[in-house]
Amino acid sequence: MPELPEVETIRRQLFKNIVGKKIAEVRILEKKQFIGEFDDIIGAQIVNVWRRAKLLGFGCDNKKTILIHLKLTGQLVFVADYKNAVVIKMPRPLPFGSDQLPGRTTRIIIRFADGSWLFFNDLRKFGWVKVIKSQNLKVKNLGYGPEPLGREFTVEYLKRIFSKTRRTIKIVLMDQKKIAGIGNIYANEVLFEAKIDPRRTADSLDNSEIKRLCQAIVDILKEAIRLKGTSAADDAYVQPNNAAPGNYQRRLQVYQREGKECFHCGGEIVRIKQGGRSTFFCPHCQI
DNA sequence: TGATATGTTATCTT
DNA sequence: CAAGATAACATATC
Repeated sequence: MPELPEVETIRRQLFKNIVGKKIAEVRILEKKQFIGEFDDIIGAQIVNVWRRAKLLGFGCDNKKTILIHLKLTGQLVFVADYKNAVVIKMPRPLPFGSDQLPGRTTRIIIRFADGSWLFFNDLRKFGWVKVIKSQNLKVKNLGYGPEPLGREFTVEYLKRIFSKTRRTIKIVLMDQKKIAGIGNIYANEVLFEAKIDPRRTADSLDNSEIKRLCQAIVDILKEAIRLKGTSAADDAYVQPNNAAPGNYQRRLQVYQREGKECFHCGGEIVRIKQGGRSTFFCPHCQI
């Protein structure tokens, strides 16, 4: 699923590919996934591509911003040289049989003035593209907690928020209002790295455990970005510039490894439910 | 056929 | 009233 490392990979590749380009046309194939006036961005030039938590923003030169949330199955694929043909073949098949663009799951298409294209695919239609006035961004601050790779993210900050809640640590890690960008994959992975049982309440962690967890979050997110994200089983995530999967799935220690051997102790990885979502962990290693 | 997958938000419960 | 828990969203796969 697109979490912080996947969305950051998308941001970096799109930044290289679309900054400076002028939007020539917007094709909306699924009305409810486009919010705002598409007319507002026709002729606009992209001047920036930024990320906050799992949200992407394209700053435009006309004081409008295009916000994109991929939710569970959203994909962005950039195509540099697609000459008005109806379909093209991608170098490798995209998940869910969308190996053509536009495909069965294509919802919104942006054509740039230089003839390049950006395809927004989304099997389950939870994601969206929204056009807003850029000034409205500053007012709201988007309601997210600190970026884990930013300056405000410290052991002291974690101590403060953890001490105030009796929710389980796994649930708190995924709370975007507390920490921005961690989803189910990386919540599971960082808890394994820090050797903490996901069922523990956040306020039960001692100082050395919080320190380990803080370090694990930073280390794992950095490594996942370096490897261009995780394309897990049944995951729609691909890199936008070549539609290739990420590489961090090879590093996964617990996520989607139910019944398999723990790489550390050889014990069995188990799966439980927390907040209606799967949690994977090693009961022997994670205390 | 019914359980399962997940990010976010609205709504319900404690 | 706030914190926390859960349903809803859409759709495919096993």
